[in-house]
This record gives sequence, structure tokens and C-alpha cells, in this order.
Amino acid sequence: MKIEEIIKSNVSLDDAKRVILNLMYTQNVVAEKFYETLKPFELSGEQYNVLRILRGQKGNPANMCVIQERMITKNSNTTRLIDKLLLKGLVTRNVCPNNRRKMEVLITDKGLALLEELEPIVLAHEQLFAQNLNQEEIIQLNDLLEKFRTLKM
Amino acid sequence: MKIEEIIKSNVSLDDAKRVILNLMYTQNVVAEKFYETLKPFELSGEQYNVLRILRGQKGNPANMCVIQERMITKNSNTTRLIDKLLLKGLVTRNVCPNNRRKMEVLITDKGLALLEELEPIVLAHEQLFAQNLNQEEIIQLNDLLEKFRTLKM
DNA sequence: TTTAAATACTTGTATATACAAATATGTGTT
DNA sequence: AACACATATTTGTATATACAAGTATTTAAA
Repeated sequence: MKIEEIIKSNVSLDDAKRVILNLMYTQNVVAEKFYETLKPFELSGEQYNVLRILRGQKGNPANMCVIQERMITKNSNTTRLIDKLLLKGLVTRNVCPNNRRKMEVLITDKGLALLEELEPIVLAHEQLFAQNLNQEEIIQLNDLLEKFRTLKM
Repeated sequence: MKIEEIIKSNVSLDDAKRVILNLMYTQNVVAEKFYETLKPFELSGEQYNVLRILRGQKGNPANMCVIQERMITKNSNTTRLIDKLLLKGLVTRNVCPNNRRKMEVLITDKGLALLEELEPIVLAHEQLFAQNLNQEEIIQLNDLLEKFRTLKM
């Protein structure tokens, strides 16, 4: 379905406008579907993302600013996000002994188990969209998105 | 900059995962830049979007559900969004005489003037990103995004 | 060694959003 | 007309997010 039909525009848009709307709308569709997928697990997209970052640390603790810089959408409130994960027992948070300003956040076994459980569902979500394109087109889309967002200084 | 560098991933991602991250991140970059653009005008992206929808009505009033269905990200609370625009005098809202359940929302002259004032800034924002691609690539990106998001039933 | 500046994180507050429930009006059936 | 049902919008409430200010700790300078 063309973006004009979706927003029910009666005028045809120029390509520069259309690409931004397409980008916004497509991201929205994908993100909504993902939240829906995670809903039964009572995990938000951001929370899932942080858990994945922590797993990626392979046992090394991550402190708040490391988590923040690795998040795709720079959430301004990592503290409260970690609070939620703590309450669910998915992470631990301790003051860093070397630098007491810092925090050491680690994923727990429960957190790792949850990620494991989510793995097939997340993969299915990715495939749901990826299957619409062939290998070549996916690579093309990746390249175009990267090129599109890069601001010339 | 490759998405792996941005999220500082130490493993290389498969293309299906990468395309979703690229989509999320790129949308975020573009939207952030747009909010920044609108900030001096004390208008949120959604508010701007609704004003544009109302202008597109060319004098015909839009009721709440029409506005809602034309928004790119289906905001669950159009009422309160319109409240904000009302307070700023950018729209009017009246009960529809034919069907008193409905509301007739219209953009005011002040609203139209604001859109006019914003026009060059919005265009510049679009160009900021569009200039990174040539005409052919933009069309390609539009096609790929549309294809990507379309769920097979 | 106190003082200032920088860093890392947390907290307060205002606003935004999500979702369900409430309200009000209209439509169709008996 | 009285009823259920559908439609359109609003409101309540809980949670999320944005941004500024606050606190604690470290580093560096006077």
C-alpha cells in the first residue's frame, strides 16, 4: 500500500517528503508489531534492547553510560529503565568498586533465560518483514538507510 | 556509519536484524532532527502533522476519527492533541450539527500562517536527508520501505 | 589541602502516551 | 416508544519520556 493511500493524501507527494513519511510509517509498523510480540512477556522494546546489550557484555558489567550509548534510541532515563528490570529480577545493579560514581549492571540467569525464551519469537518478527525482500534487496535497503541518515558536516 | 559501530556491537549482525536496527535508528535520527527544527515554534511533530492534515482538508472540517486515521503514527489521544492546538489558537473545534457525536475541527488563519512560516524549514529538513541520495535511490528506498512493511496475510 | 571542574548517575517535575472505561448520540429492531 | 447495539469522542489513570536540577565521587589545579 502506497504511503499516499495510508495517510489518505489527495495530492501526490514529492519523493523527498514521501521517503520521510515512508520511513516514519514503516518504523511504526515494525515497532508496533514488536511491542505486540513482547507484550505477553511484560517487557517493553527498550527493556528488551537493554537486556540484549547486557548479554552482549558476556559477563562483564556495563555501567549506565555504556548502556545508554548502545541503545538505538538514546533514552534519557536509563536509571528508571534499569529500575524496572531490577524489580523483575532480570538484572543486578551494584556500585562499581573502582569508581564509586559508576554502576555495574549485569544480566541475571533469569534475564538470560528470558532472552533465550524470546529468541524464536524475535527471530520470527524479523523474518516476518525480511521475507518481503530478497537477499539483495535487504542489503540495498540497509545501504540506502545508512546513506540517507548520514549528515554531511 | 554502519549500524554495528553505532550500537557498538562486537558481533556482526545478520541482514534481517540489521535492517530492523537500521530502520529504527534512521527514523530516530530523522525524527529527532525534525523535533529540533520545530522546537523554536513550540510545536511537536504530531501537532505539526495534524495541522498539515487540517490544511489538506481545504476548508472542510475534519472530525476526530478522520484526523486519527490520517496520522502516520496512530496517536491514541487525538482529543488532547487538539486541546493543545486549540489553546494556541491554531484550530477551532465545534460540535457537528448533523451528527452531534462528531466534532468539526478546522485550522485557523493563525494555523495556516504558522504552516506557511514553517514551510521553508520543513523543506530544508527534508532536503537535509534527501540530498544524500540521488533521485533513483530515493525512489528505490521508497519502494523497498513499502515492500518491507507489507505483511502477507 | 581546599577548591573548582568534570563525570556518573539519580531525582523532580512537567508533559506525553497507552489503554480502558465512561459518556453521549445515533441507528435499527421489536 | 423502549431496547440493545454501534459510533464518536472524552476522561481517568497508570506508565513513559524529556529535560533540568541535584547529589556523589573523582580529577586536577591553586
